[in-house]
Amino acid sequence: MNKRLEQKQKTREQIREKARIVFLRKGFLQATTAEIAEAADIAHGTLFLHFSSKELLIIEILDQVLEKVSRQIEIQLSSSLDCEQMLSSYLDFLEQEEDIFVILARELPYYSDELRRKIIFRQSIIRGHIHRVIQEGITVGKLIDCHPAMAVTVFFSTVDYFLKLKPVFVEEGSVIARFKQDILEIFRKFLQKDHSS
Amino acid sequence: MNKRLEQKQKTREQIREKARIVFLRKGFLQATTAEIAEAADIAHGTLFLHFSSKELLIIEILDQVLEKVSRQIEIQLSSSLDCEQMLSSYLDFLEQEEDIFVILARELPYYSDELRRKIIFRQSIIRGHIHRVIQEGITVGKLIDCHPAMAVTVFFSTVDYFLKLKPVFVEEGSVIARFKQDILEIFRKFLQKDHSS
DNA sequence: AAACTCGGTGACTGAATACTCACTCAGAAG
DNA sequence: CTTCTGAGTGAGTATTCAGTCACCGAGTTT
Repeated sequence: MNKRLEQKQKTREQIREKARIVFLRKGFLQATTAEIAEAADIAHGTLFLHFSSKELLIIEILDQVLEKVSRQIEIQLSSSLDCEQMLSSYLDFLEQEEDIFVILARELPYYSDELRRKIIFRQSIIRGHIHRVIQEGITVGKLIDCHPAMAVTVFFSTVDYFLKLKPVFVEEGSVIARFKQDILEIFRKFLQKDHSS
Repeated sequence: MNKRLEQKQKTREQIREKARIVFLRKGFLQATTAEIAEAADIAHGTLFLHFSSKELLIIEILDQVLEKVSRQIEIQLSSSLDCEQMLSSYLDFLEQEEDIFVILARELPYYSDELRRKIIFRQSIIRGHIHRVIQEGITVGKLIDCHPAMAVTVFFSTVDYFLKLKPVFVEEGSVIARFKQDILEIFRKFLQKDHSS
């Protein structure tokens, strides 16, 4: 009975799977629909039967990827207790998924409003965790009395900069791994109250 | 006498002038050679008699713009004595030339190696000034004992982030003007040794 | 088994866009 | 005045895309 429907869903899933791979390798803007269709072993036109535009395909895949990434990162961050440990966890996670974050750092300004909003919304959840821990640090007097939101922005900006210009900083391998200790050290010095050491 | 040569130079200058305007309005990557030709009131093909590729035209215009910008900023910075004053001057200057810096913040990862190197080289001169002042501040004990190069990177990253995502932060007007005080405040708190106030 | 349905096909379209080239004609040269 | 030169022209080429459509044929219904 459902041979047709089954095949249809299988095709759609195949597109999703291959699109994810192609998008993560070439970036959402650079990847072409023809390339994705070829990878999924379907005709170019078939792709548009399942996703009426490239934009919608990007939204679906990006949502899926962000969802997974956010969930994992939430788990890591919620088990971190102090600020430095949390920043360290966050950087570990970025390193693990560096390819996608490099793409986002570069392409974000060129996405449609909808896409940008989705990404920034996801990020704001992560920011919330770090914000909270900084606020606590300030309250108990361990961290300097600064505006936590701004401190978080500065941290994210720095990471973003290394991701965006990755090829300038490293020839190969992870740029986050390379600069993790430097980033952690400067923020430790920036944020911690005690400079007596 | 040389009416022909004169006209040729005039045309070349016209291309340069209009290209600068179009590039600064649409960005170097978005602007098209056809559009520039139309603005300069010449045939599309004529542009390629004067500049053998779009890349070369970009390099010439960008060099010209960066040259001017760097010179002005050098003047401003060399008259600044302390760190905060220098950062403030730098932000003032960015605000004044914000359009071009927004373009560079977004497009930098997509430029050819040559273009990127030119831009980063110019920036490194500016970084040098700030680096020097931070180093001095540390030596005399006014600033915390951090790695100055990393501090400079964090500062530039932050500014770059606001520029890159300008439309997220402000609907219209200057994003630097809007966040100048916040940026200066956080870096004051980050860098200054005395947190007693 | 005939008629119908609909997922899939891939050649095609049209819009951009960088770049080329055969040709023109104003102005220089003799 | 005649011939030559070369800056300028703009139609044309080549390429790259996202997106469309007339058609096919396997599977479903009658």
